[in-house]
Parts: sequence; C-alpha cells; structure tokens
Amino acid sequence: MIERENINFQLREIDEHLKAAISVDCVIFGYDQSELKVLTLECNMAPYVGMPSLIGDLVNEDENLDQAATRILYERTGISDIFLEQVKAFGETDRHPLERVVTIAYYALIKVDEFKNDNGALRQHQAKWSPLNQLEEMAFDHRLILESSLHLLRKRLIEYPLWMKLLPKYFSLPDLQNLFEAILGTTLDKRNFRKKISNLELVREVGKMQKDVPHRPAKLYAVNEKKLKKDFSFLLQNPFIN
Amino acid sequence: MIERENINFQLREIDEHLKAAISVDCVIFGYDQSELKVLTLECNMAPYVGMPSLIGDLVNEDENLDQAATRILYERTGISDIFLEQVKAFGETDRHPLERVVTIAYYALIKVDEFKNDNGALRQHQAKWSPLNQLEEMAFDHRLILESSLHLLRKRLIEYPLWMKLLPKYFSLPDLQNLFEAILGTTLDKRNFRKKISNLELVREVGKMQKDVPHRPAKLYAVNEKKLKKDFSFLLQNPFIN
DNA sequence: TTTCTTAGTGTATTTGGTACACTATCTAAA
DNA sequence: TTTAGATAGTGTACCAAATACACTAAGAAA
Repeated sequence: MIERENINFQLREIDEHLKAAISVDCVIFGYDQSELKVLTLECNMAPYVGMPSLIGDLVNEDENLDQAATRILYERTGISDIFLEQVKAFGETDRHPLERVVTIAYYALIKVDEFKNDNGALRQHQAKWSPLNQLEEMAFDHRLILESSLHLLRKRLIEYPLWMKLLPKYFSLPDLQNLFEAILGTTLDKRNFRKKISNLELVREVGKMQKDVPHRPAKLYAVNEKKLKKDFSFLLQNPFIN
Repeated sequence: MIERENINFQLREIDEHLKAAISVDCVIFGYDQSELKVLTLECNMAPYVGMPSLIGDLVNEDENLDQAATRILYERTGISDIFLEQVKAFGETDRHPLERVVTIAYYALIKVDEFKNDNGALRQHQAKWSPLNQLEEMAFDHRLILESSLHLLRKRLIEYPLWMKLLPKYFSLPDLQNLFEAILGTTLDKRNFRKKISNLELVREVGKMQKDVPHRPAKLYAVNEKKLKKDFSFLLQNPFIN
C-alpha cells in the first residue's frame, strides 16, 4: 500500500498525465571569415509564416537528447564529430501553436562553407545562413533560444578553443582575431589579444607567409594539435559535456 | 503543397511521434550551519527500491517548467520566493523504468530549518536531508543530476550571493566562511576570505557581538540589503535566470 | 620613390589571487 | 588569580592576468 502510493507520487498517474512532444532545436552558428551567422529555415506554420526559425526536429523514441541533436546536425548539414552542447530546456505552455512541445536547445559552431546547401531536404526548405543582426523577429520562441545560445557560445569561446575547426589549416593571427571579434561582437586590442593567444600555446608558427595580399603579408599559424589534445581532448573525442 | 511539407518537416507527424512524460527534479540543497545536504525521498520503484531519489514530479499541462519547479519546491518544502535555476535537461531513453520520461533539473538552496518535515505528504514519503557524502547510490540517474547541479551551485556561489538567505539575521564572518567551505567542499584561507567578502561590500557590521560562546566572541554582521538590491536584484525579485 | 594598407611589437599600471603567522579576547579550569 | 584552551582578528609580500596605449615594418600599387 505504502509502496503503491509512492509509485503514484513519484510518477503520478503517468498515463493520464501530460505527455509532451520533445524536440531539439539546434542553434548552428557559422563563421565565414567575416561574420557570425545562424542556420535558419523559413517557417511555414501560422502564425509565424515567413519568419526565420531554428533547425529542429522531434526526438525519436530510440535516441537520447544528445543523439537527437547529433542526428539533426548531421541530417541538416552533413557534419558529424563536432562539439555540441546542450544550452537548456524551453517549456512555455504556449510556445508551440499546435501542441505542447518542450524543446531542448543545443548549439554548434561550424565553418559556413562546410555546410553545402545541395542537400535535397534542406534546399527544399530554404535553409540559409542568416546574419545575427537580421534576426530580430523569429518564429516560436526561437529568438529567446538564440539569445541564450549566443550567450553560452560567447562564454565558451573564452573557456574552450571552439574556434579550432573554424579556420583553414594555415591562418594568420589577424584572421583569428577577426573570428573572436565576430563571435564576441566586440573589438579587441591587438597586442593584448596576441599576448593571450601566445600564452595559451594553442597555435604554432608554420614558417610560411600570406601570399597575394596587397599589403604586408602576415605570418601563418596552425593549431597546435598536441596542446589541444592535452588540455581539451573532450572537445575532440566526445561531442558532449556534462 | 510546399507549405504542408514544411509543417510536417518542422513538426513531423506530431501525433504519431514520441510523446514523453515531462518531469522536473528539484535538487534542494540545504545548509544547517555545518554541512551541505540534499532533500531526498526513499524510492519505492523497482529496481531502485530503498535508494534515495531527488524530489520530482510531472509537469502539469497548464504550467511551464519554471512554474513546475516553483510548485514542487513549494509543495514539498513550503518555501516560495526563492531563487531557482534550471540546470539542464536529462533525457536518456532508459532513464526511467516504466516509460520515457525527460526530466528538467533545477536547484535551490535553502536553510535546513526552513523545511519543516511536518507536512503530511512529505512525512508519508520519508523526505529527509541527506548529507552529500552519503549519496553514492541513488535511484534513476539522480546521482548524475545531483553532480551536475552541485557543479552549477558551486559556480554560482562565487558569482552570486546565493548565501544571503542561509544565515540568521546576524552572523559572524566565521559563520559565513563555514558556509562557503561546506558548499564548496574545500577549506579557505581566513584572511583571503575576509578580504574578498570585504571587497564585495555585501555585509555590514551591526555593532554587536556573539554571546555565550566559550571563547572570544565574534563581531556580528548582517546582509547589506542596499548593495544586494543594487547589484543582484534578480536574485530577489525574479526567481529565474535566463 | 612615395603612398597606402595592414602586420607586428613592449612596457607600465592595475587588479585580483595566493601564501603565510602572530596577537587578541573570552571562558573555563586549575 | 593565574593559566590553558579555543576561536577571532589582522597585514604584507609576491605573482599572474588584464588593461591601456603608439610606433615601426613590410609589402603592393600608383
């Protein structure tokens, strides 16, 4: 009797109770050597027709949340083995017009040109890169989800070298600084930035120079894979942080 | 036609698809002038019978996630108007033995003696304060949820004065240091701790002394409400952080 | 050869964190 | 009343990291 009561207490009338659809929304940030962008679809659901929406999908029965996010990222961009991190859950009662849908937001950061828009499913749905400042109005609560995700991305950029896959094999320090400035939305002092990067020991000179630039060429660097594996192996091996 | 396809894409076959129960698990940390504890129930569901579990409940149809967490905290402890923050969502497919249940974890930090175990529903279910080091085995994935929540609590303790409601009206600096040490699980240097507290300007001397202690009495302090409202009003007014 | 453009460099200051040991005050017991 | 025990309270020196700030160097193009 006691036991039965407790079961009910811990999973109160599970069959009669609210069951919600569970979705994952991926905030896929892209960097293209100039600007931070987000991958969006054009929403076709009233009352949000025509507004940009994030890329999301329902969670399948046989996958956990991280797996769903990984699948969605792969299905929509062709990218796998990338760092994906959960932002948080969003569960307003009216956040979806048709039904109660609780969504779990994830973010990822990729090179814009790694995403090829020749994928049938995506072309059909007009996925495109939207610059952040053009996204004032979004479908559902996606503007809020975007802001929370951007906030987390910016915190993480300083803690973890999320940028390591965003640049070509060889890059200059001004390239790297532009990347930071685009993502953080600020300008940075050149000397202090270089001092900090130098202290991290995450890049190494490769003894080459930029070519075909109409000004003084910059020295080229590459990611220091040894240091990266030593200090941040979780970013490479395991796409999830707990 | 295009429109119909897109609706399906964005909410793929919503009626046929996975619907999960949504629960909220509250990690209610308590401090009692000596030790950090967590409020737990004794689980009665196989295969976890007898193990401690966190305090959770299913989310109602008419409440969002934050409201559900607030309700659960209130129902189980009688406490409202306290800072509650979402930790993250946990959604392993097999995390619940009966059914797919996605849970959203929240944490709160309260005084142990604010929770009176004379609430009928709770007494019936043996809610009790468990010291953290006695919680190696827990029901479901609650050990993982506890660890994630503790990690966040410790980060927040340094960023935000979550401790302001945990001490009596008048307290000594050694009291405050004990609180920090209990929550962080470390010892702290007395002089450096006092320097830091002093810089924060969050406590003020009240010109009184401890009484009836068998040693040199300490000066008493109180929370500096002005500074708290100025810098951390969100901790008082709005129980949620975005 | 001059001009334009971007690359590259160092120092001084401040701030925050850390390491560290002795004196002061009260109670209780001898 | 003296002494022992317990806890309160205090300051300085060092180091690391963040910040502010301005000129010279190298190449391309005119």
